[in-house]
Amino acid sequence: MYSKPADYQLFSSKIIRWYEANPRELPWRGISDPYKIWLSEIILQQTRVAQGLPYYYKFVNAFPSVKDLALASEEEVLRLWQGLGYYSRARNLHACAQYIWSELEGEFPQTYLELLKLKGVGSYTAAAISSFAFGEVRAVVDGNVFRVLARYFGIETDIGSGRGKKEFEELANELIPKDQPGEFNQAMMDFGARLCVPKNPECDSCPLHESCFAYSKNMVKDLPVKLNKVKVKDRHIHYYLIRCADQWVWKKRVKGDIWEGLFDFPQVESITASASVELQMPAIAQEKREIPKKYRHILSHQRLHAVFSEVEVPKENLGILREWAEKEGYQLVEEERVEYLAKPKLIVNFLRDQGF
DNA sequence: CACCCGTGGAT
DNA sequence: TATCCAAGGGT
Repeated sequence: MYSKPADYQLFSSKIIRWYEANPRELPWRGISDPYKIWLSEIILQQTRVAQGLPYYYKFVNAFPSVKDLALASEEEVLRLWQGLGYYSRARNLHACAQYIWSELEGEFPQTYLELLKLKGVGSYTAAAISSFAFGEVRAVVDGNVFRVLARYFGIETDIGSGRGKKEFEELANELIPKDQPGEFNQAMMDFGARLCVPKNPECDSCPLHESCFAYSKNMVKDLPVKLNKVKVKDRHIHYYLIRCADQWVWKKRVKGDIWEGLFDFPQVESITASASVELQMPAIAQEKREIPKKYRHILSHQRLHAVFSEVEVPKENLGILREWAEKEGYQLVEEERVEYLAKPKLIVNFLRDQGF
């Protein structure tokens, strides 16, 4: 189905030539600090460059070294990560920094196999760091590489399957030139991100189109093959913004659900939008009003439908409120500290709408 | 292997 | 509006 290995070198040199003629200036390129390269790679997981770039600057600024990151608190790291999504990346990042600082004497792991042991570092990220920072010959396989290889070599294996991942990794590791592995990896991703894009790729101006399987067979729009689609679940959440004097009731989200480690409000959930469930709390509220605006928030596997109610508790009931909050696992937070909590985008949007 | 984890931009 | 998917990884 695909070309003979004799063509491999031609493919690789053409890709690299294209890259050298079309370089993108990015702050994590042309450096060899494994810490900064690691940081950029974690930020860029499932994230576009344009979205991750400001976060990279924020993090490098706040934590210039692995030591700075290790000595920070998880709350601080999550707050800086706020809005970027996939928050386990931030928690793992922080845990790794502490591990490297305290267990490895601050020395960053230097090989693919050692890097793989880090939390949040899988085959892609280990290959990226080891090739960019240490010149190891290890091919990255991300969404771009899947697409470029599937099209050029005519591979129809499902890229979401284990077999597919193995097949593409083996091919990429055949293709990668031993004398410039980092260049090749950057080139493959840039090529996929800028020319061989998912929809309407620029095949006419592509320097490889003459030998591209998909182009010659008119199969560009059919490759790569990705089978299983994600099922999206609907959730209906009724949030309660409970305030008493300058204290707000917040809930730190726990393991086993979305947004672990982030803060939102006490809530009740129902199967349907119409089912009305009330939050159980002591009868100390002075006033409760439902905010008219309905929120829809889309996650990768869930569609959240949220409504908010504001509950005002008179100052004299602060003691009862505090006792109840502690019993329920909620936290009272002063209004001035609210902005420093790490919050999901839905909550940030809500607060913005409310003028906070 | 199936499913889970955010957010935003493009089509 | 619905769908895709982006420098993926964990369980």
